[in-house]
Amino acid sequence: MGNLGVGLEEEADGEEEEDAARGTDAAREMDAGATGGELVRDQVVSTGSSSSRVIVHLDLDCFYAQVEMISNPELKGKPLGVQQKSLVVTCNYEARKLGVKKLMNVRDAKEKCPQLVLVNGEDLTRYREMSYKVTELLEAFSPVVERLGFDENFVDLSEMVKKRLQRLQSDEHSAMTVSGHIYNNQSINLHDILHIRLLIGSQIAAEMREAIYNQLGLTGCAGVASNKLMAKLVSGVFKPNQQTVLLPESCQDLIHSLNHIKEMPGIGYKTAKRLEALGISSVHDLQTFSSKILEKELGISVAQHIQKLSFGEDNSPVTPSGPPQSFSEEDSFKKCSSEVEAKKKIEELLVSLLNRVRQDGRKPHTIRLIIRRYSSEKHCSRESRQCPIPSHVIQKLGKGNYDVMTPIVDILMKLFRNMVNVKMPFHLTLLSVCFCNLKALNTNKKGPIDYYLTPSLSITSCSGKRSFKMKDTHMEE
DNA sequence: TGGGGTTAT
DNA sequence: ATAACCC
Repeated sequence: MGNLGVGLEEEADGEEEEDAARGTDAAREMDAGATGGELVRDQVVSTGSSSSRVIVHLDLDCFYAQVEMISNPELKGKPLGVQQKSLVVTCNYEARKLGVKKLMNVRDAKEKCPQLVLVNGEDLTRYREMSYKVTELLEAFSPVVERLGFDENFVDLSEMVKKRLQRLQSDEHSAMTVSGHIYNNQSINLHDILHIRLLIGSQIAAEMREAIYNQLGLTGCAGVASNKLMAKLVSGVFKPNQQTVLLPESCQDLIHSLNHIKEMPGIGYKTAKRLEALGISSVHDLQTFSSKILEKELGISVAQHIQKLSFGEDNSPVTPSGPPQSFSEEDSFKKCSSEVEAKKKIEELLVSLLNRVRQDGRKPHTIRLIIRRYSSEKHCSRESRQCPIPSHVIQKLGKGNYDVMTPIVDILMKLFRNMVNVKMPFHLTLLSVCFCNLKALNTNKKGPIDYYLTPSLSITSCSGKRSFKMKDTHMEE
């Protein structure tokens, strides 16, 4: 927390040419590297014999605040908070130094820091766009990029490291150096191939951060380790705008540096509560707890998964995220208690969503309405109803000429009345609309199958299929 | 407590 | 359709 931003900003001045060259080098290398692995069902299967991976986790610094400072450079140097409703959802480091925390109430934040400048961050458009620019930049290094939220990405560097290693003579290993910090200040063993591979990973991570800064103006942290869990944990060790590599010998130290199991990614609020009820609060508690009893309490799947996590074991692959699987827009409010009011809010959400769907180009085949009902204190649970989008409506989605709003609003209001008895008093605090089940437009290149999937011919075949597998609620009149 | 996202059941 | 997880 007390760390000052060092590194990228200072390096950027003197090394611009060299960095640009590095960036293109990396991109070219990756193009060649694409033949080194086979793409099988959305999962890249490494052709290497080694099962040891090199993973990087990249985490942008206070992302929304950075985007706002790029949009309005006058905000730079001032304590800045990004506000959604009554919350400061994130803030820059100037504000953090003055005591503002993430997800702090606006009142508390202003009290702590009266000079705090607030900008509204309820419209995520610019954040989302910048977020995908970062992911795309990383994909130019290696196609295996997994997004986590808008501000984090994992990249599997194993293939890239392998290629760089092949170019090195073994006597050149002795000239290898790390980029950034080494967790625990652990000594490097240049005769240890795992160390060498992770060092190369740290150099690639530095190139990635440099490219993100030079091309997009964003700073962030990186962590390099042999799996996603440890890469994520180690990326946060030196905090703004720095990077850290974890060598295998320090893995247990890092995992035990967590003060509570809730800090373990993958152990959320619910599981942490249940574990606490079993007297498990530290990583060590979880490591040494009876597997049998844990399986009985949490189910075999969760139990085995989190107990592996407690040892720092995580064999989950870096799964390429690709384009989003859903688009949604939501709005929360104090009170919505009439159907007319709900319809207006739904229409607002829909306008933005239709723009996004049009830009994306793919067609959603399912629509969902989500509500949150007012409840005094309980854990705010949501309810949803979804249905297929009629094919004649799907057709209209791309072109702005036709009124596609009306039929979709009609569908959404039917879903609404299916959930909410409008003849009885109600009190909602959130409405959300989601488009999902996105399908690519048919390029119709060739092949007999394409014939059946052609949009103009899909009415009969689709409705036929649907009557068999209709999991969505039927919305007939 | 916001405005998003994902996967598993 | 919900519940869990992530940010």
